[in-house]
Amino acid sequence: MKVDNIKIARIFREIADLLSIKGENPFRIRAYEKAADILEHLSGNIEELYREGKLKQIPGIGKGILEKIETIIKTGTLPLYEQLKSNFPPGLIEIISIPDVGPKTAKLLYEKMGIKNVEELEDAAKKGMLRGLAGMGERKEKNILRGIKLYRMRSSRMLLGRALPLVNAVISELTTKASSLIEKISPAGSLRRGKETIGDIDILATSSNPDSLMDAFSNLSFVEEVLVKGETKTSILTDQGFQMDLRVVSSESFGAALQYFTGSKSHNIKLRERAIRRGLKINEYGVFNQEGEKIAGEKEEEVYSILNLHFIPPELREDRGEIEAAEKGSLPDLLTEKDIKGDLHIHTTYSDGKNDIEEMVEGAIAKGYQYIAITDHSSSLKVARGLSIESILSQIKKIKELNSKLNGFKILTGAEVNINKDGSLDFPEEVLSKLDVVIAAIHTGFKQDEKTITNRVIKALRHPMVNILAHPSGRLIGEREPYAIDLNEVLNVAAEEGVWVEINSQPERLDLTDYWAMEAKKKGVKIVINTDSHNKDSLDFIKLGVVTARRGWLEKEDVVNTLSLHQLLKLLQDKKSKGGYRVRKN
DNA sequence: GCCGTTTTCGGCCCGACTGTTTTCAGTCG
Repeated sequence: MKVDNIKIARIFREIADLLSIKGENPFRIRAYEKAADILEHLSGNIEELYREGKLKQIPGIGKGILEKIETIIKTGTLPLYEQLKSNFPPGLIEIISIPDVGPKTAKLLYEKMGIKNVEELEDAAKKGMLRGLAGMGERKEKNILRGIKLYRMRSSRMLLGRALPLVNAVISELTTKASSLIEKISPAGSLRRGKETIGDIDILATSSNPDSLMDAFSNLSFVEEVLVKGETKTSILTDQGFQMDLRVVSSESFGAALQYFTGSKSHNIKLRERAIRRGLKINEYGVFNQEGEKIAGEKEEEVYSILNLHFIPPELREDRGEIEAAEKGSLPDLLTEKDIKGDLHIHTTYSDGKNDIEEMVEGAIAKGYQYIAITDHSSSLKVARGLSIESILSQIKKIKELNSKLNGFKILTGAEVNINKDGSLDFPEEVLSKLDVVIAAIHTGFKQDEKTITNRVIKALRHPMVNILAHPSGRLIGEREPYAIDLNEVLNVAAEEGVWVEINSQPERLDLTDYWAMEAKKKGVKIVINTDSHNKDSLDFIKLGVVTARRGWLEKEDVVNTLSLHQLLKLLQDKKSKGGYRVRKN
């Protein structure tokens, strides 16, 4: 039986919650939370890593956690977990996820009033039955009711692609209405690290008049409710139900604060531990020596250099080995959006796109690209108005005409060919052979079992004319789970066959994920970052794909659409001649 | 529960805000 990494992570997280309600040693709790974090982000299968003895090499997994993982793998459960669950009702875990209600309160409510779940808590708070408890008053009751309301309406995490324009709009409104109060302003938090989804939006500003700036922020047009307001921190709830925090420090602390509020938490903890070993202290105001003198803080770079570390780009700050790499000087030279020379996955009005070829070309030229590939859907995909063979042949002709009028820019012909349920491709070879770029992708049969889907995709990868595998997991963040596919196997075959694997830049896809992009790189698979645009504006989604690639530690050399048109055409030609040979051989 | 450039024991990141306090505990990020 295959034990799921996520399942074990969940057990550890529940253990952490239950131990916190029990009032256990906070550091023991942190150890379980840390273990859960590690397992959630582990790209290999936990059982294999355990058998190979690789788990105990991971910092944060010691003797105790390793034994517990072993027990779960062997028995499917864990005595400590079962015992904790028998001590506390399951609803308490839900109660501590209410804002302003933590483990101490949950324990108090349970032991003094027998409150076991959110509904009972709401009832008791409404009836004013909590104010008699130690440390509880009317305000606290009100806050708990507000917390329950927030907890219920709390939207799931926001897509990065939605958070970015939102934060830009906020910063723009704030700088317009309070320009004299702001010196510097920057997004921070997981948004700045480029995570695929964002919980709360964090903004950092410097000001010589923080009070007035906080007032201005609290009165912005989209503010529904002010949750917290102080000298350095104000939290508001937007009318869309998202939380936004503004932090304000003085300009000589801007760098330290930006580092501090960008996180991640575990990255920062590790950095501060390193500072302690060197007799230093880091907080959001600066870096301080043993005498308490501030020795750095205006610039973010200083915080790293003073710890003898190379500067770590925000996208890497997840405590996945970046601090060790920064120490050794072996950080990757991450690719940037400027390195992208073209987009190889684009739809037009021929299938389900909203703009025609000419308009997409305009958009691409405006972005400074050298090339795009037009890759409309193949014939069987009727929901996306897939092209008949006649239409694609006429599209190829049309593209040839357009190319003859273009100077210094090339439109590549192509198709996003559906991988049929049996792994065959949805266009015949005589059509595929006429195309510059063939993308293979799954759009149907999502419910097949892992072996079937994996073999189906592998069969397509083995096809000599396939250049790119698009959106390999098929996930839609928050809407659809990835289909059952063994990406390890798929990437192995992609490496063998020289098929490029896509990072699809659509906000709800970002597929491959950062972790799988990193795995692909390790296996020697080349990545292509595409937008899968169905309209001109979507070409800008490329930045989301680039951020995802950066989070996967990718460099320019790892990504094929950083190549010049000339270099790219040569690679495509190489594959074609190899493929042609193999076709003849069969 | 983890871990070691003073350590295998005794530490473990750091500070803001709130409410109920009259000096602090709880929660959060």
